[in-house]
Parts: sequence; C-alpha cells; structure tokens
Amino acid sequence: MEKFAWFWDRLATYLAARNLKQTGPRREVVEFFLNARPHLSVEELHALMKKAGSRASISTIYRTLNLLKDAGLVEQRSFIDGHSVFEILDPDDHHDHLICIDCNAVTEFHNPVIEQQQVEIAQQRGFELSSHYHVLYGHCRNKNCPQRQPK
Amino acid sequence: MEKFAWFWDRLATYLAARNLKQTGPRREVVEFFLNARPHLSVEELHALMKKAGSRASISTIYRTLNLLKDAGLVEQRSFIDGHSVFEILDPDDHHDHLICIDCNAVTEFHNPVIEQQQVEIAQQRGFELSSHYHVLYGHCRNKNCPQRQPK
DNA sequence: CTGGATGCAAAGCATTTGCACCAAC
DNA sequence: GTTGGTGCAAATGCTTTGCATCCAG
Repeated sequence: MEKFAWFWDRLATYLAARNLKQTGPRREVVEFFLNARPHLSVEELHALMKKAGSRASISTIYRTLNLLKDAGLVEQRSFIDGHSVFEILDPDDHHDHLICIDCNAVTEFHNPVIEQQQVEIAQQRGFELSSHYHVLYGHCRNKNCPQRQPK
Repeated sequence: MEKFAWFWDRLATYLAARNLKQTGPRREVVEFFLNARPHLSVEELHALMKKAGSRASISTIYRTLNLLKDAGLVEQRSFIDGHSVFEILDPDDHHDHLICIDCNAVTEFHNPVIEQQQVEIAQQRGFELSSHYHVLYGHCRNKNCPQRQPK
C-alpha cells in the first residue's frame, strides 16, 4: 500500500492524457519530492538527489515541479528571500501550518470555523474560491527549541 | 491632520536614532509609497514617480523600502511570478488577501472571527503568535478579468 | 568637512529557455 | 522513427551592490 499511490495515479493519468512521457529523471524528481520533508527548496532537493546519485539537472527538477503544478498536484509558494517551495496538494488532507520562527518547526492545524469563514468571505465578493494559504508564525514552546533564529 | 503622521514620526525617530539622513529622494519615495494604491510593485511605483517628475532611481526605491522594512514600518510580500510588494504595517488596520489566479488582482479582507480562531489555535498549542499570512486564491468576477492567465 | 545617500551599471540569484542530443512510445 | 525529455549553458527578470559623486547635518 503505497502512501502516495493516488498521486502517482493522477500523474500517470495527466501524462497519458497529454501524450507526455514517463521518464527516469522525471520519476526520480517526483519520488524524491514526495519523500522529502515539506518546505524543501528546489536547490535543497537538487542537492539531496545529487548526493543520492541522481543525475537529474536542476532544470529538470524545475520542469517537473512545474508540470506537477500544472497538473494541480502541487502548489507553489514564494518566500521573501527569493526562492520558492512546492507543496503536495492533497484535497483529502487539507491543513494549514504553524511555523516556529525560532526553530522552523512546522505544526499542522485544521479549523472548520476558519474554513467556513473563508467560504463566506469569498461569496460576499463574488469570488470563486480555489485554494488558500494560511500560516501562523510565532514561538513554539518546545524544550529543544533554541529560542532564536539559527540564521 | 496628516493621515500618515504616525508613519513619518516613527520614520524620523528611526532615522535620528541611527544617524541616518532625511534626504529628498528618500522623502519622495515614502511620499509616493504612502499615497499609491496598495499592492503596487516596485516597478510600478518607479514608473509612477518618474511620470510625476521624480528622478529617484529604482535602487533608491528598493533601498528606501528595505529601510522601512528594517524600521518595522512595512512588510514585504512575495509573489510566485517573481516580484514583491511592500505594505504599510499599521497595527490598527490589519488585513489579509484574496488573489485572483487569472488576473492577479489583489483584494483585502479582514475577519475578526478568523483572527480570534487563530489566537485560540495558538493558545491550545502553547504557541506565542507573532504574525500570520493568510491568502485566498480563486477567480474574481470582474468585467476586465481575462478569465485566464495572460502568460 | 564627514559620513551617509544616490545614480548608474554591473553583479547576484532563482528560475526559465534555446538547442543539440537522447530516449519513450 | 517521432516527438517529447534532458543537460548544459546562456538568457531572464527582480533585486542588490560597488563605486564615484553628491549632499545633509
């Protein structure tokens, strides 16, 4: 029972429907992407793959992730320091994030009240909601949190 | 009664405390920035100022906006298409965003229920909330929205 | 006067693209 | 064999920076 079977399925369907090919490098990128910790930058993903012996170029990583984005399987998010990260877009497991600004720990939350408010906000403005991005930043209280940015 | 008196005051204090200077171009950038419509890109701001006769360079605009950011007076937001915008950080007027994925139009919203839920979520987890980022993506229904990415 | 500020052009970075070669189908 | 995919290097687009000059304090 592969954890990301649904992902691979939808990808295969997408590729087949457009006469796109299922190549080695492309598979590798998807594999590493799915198994990497969330919020990995493209450069980090590239380094990881390189260390594991993959020869996929950074261009291919970008091209593949953009493909996944076009397929509606991932979401792209930008950071102020210039780079961006891609996130798995699983409709059955939606959640938002709390991020500790000291140790970068990521916690998930799901709040029906907020979800409902979002729908209402969109309706009020004749906006057809497609997705959303919601992150709370702050200080976690974990024992092993350094209480300050590693920088 | 200048609308942004508090902003100019805090800026003056910040500059004075660090022996930084109050120059012509710097004042112009701040002035145009404060009076421009929200969510103006740096390039748009530059074009606007140029048309109005200012000779401030785009470097100066960037340097000034970064100064305001360091002073805690504005906040920077990045978009996936590469550019970023700066927003006045007024603690008495917080808002979040709706972004049209067709025409990139940005609308603001403010929802007390959501704000309250956020506080509760953080409290439940012993998280000390510092800031948050909340964006709703979808399709706007404006007459002039192309209904598709210009690309 | 002195040190910070500016304009210009060049440099940086993350990301994209052109092109010749390679490999799915 | 076709057509899409890949790696490489060059190009792009936003943002930053080095430097000589300028100006506020």
